[in-house]
Amino acid sequence: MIESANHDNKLPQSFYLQDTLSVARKLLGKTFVKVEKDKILAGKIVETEAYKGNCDESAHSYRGITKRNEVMFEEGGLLYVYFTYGVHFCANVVTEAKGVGNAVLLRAMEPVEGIEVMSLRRFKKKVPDVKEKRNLLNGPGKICQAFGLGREFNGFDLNSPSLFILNNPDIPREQIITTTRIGIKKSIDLPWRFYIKNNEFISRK
DNA sequence: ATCAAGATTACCT
DNA sequence: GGTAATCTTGATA
Repeated sequence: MIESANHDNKLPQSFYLQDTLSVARKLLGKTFVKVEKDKILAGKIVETEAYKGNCDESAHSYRGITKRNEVMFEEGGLLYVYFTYGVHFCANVVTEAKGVGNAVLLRAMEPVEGIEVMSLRRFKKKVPDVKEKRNLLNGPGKICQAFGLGREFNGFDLNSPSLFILNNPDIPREQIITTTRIGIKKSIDLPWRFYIKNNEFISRK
């Protein structure tokens, strides 16, 4: 199934140029893939959050372009990776046109492939038990640790041989839960968090 | 130059 | 439910 990825299954750059809230919803159910030396890592995206620079005080881009957030202002289709709390990285998909400053945070995934590698990075063991498997990718910092996404992936093109997202069918609207976002102190009422209903790999209810 | 806050997580009671 | 870990950034002087 991932093998078919290398054909024509990747999301094209035009996907990321759409409205940010649409991208956040449509990313649900898609498969995020990173190809390393001899290993393929993959996860199904089950939870996202939208951040918009022009009207969202919690977006890094709200106060304009800086060295840290400059990738957010590039044309959609890049990865925006930032370091936070002195400990963790978080990965976003940059959306819309150059200069806009919007992105979608990848908050949780369901492990699909490369579980041994991801489990080694997360838990220092090859085979996770059931509880650990649920805990593998259910948070933005956990995703970056498991996939090995650090500073060097800030600005990375999501339409490259080693990093891309597969174009699976959209999740039907009635299976998408919309809520307010997690872990922010400003613009807390915006309903810009999306996740797949009844999915056990969500970061939290 | 200084400093508070941060799109989090793991581990504690 | 509480909080330590750990460091970079952006705001203010």
